[in-house]
Amino acid sequence: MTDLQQPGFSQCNNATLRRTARRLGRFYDEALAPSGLKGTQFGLLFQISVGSEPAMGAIAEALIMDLSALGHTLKPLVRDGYVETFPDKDDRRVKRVRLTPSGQAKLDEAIKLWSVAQRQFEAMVGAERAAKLRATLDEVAALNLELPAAASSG
Amino acid sequence: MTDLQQPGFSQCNNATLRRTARRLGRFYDEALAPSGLKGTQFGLLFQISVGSEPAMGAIAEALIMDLSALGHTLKPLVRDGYVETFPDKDDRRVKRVRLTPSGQAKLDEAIKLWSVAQRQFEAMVGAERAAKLRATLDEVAALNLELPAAASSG
DNA sequence: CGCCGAAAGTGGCACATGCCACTAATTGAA
DNA sequence: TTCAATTAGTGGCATGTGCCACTTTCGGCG
Repeated sequence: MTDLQQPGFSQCNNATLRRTARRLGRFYDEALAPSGLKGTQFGLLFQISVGSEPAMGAIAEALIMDLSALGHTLKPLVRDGYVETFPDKDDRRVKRVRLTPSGQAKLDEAIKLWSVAQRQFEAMVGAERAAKLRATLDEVAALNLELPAAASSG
Repeated sequence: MTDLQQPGFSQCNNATLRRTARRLGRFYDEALAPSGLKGTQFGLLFQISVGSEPAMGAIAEALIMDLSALGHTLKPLVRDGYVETFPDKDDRRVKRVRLTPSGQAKLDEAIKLWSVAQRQFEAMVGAERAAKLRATLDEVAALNLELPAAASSG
């Protein structure tokens, strides 16, 4: 047996997922490189663009991302002028986010690059299977996962 | 066609994958928390344990991880005494890695915690489906993804 | 043997993420 | 109205990941 990462190097669902995410992330990043955006930034810009000046909390929830992590991730995009924030009219705690014209243009540019990677991926995997995989992943992401209450002492 | 976000908030395979990875990562991290290890560290320790004093390059390849990223990820584990490195006997460029007794003990401890999360996940998704999902993810990770050579100038 | 190019790691830099402690603004109740 | 609890974000800290520029070794050639 030639060791190495046998079929399914690990039974761990989490490890397998992360491993594939690294692989795919590099591929999409490579495709997006000419735009200067990373895959994560592209996804974030896209999410903002489809929302109606979403609040940070709403974005974080949609992306299943920690709110503070979102704040950090947003910084480079604000710095580069792709995104701007402003306080909600009725609740000053709420910070809303929108694309700047420059950000919209950058997103349009990135979408073209993204499409190449997306098509390539679907050509390899099959659009049908890719859709099914995304559906499964969305389903998993929506699970109400909870650790069994550790029966303390009982 | 109005759809767009919600159901499958994005058509992007990469974004969907990362999103689910964040979700699952938090779940496994929560389960592993008592051990002080993160899901990534657990996966790394495990990978090292199943290898024969693997070289860094071999680990990076198995995990589809950038070699320098692996180096960074390894640091906390070395610092905490779970892992140690040593030069290969025949090739001084190669750095090999192994668990320390403390690291093996920590891994054993973590495996118990991991099992809880793993079982819980499989109970929700179904062991069969989970296995199929991992197989699909492994398959995707193994794809020889390449951007179509941008036909520059005619 | 001496040189060149490939291979394996390292370090620095930037961004991705999460948790925790803290601040500010709101809401609900006495 | 006033104060406790809640909600939305921020900042700091630690780790995860990748890319790039280097440095050290190896291996192959002339």
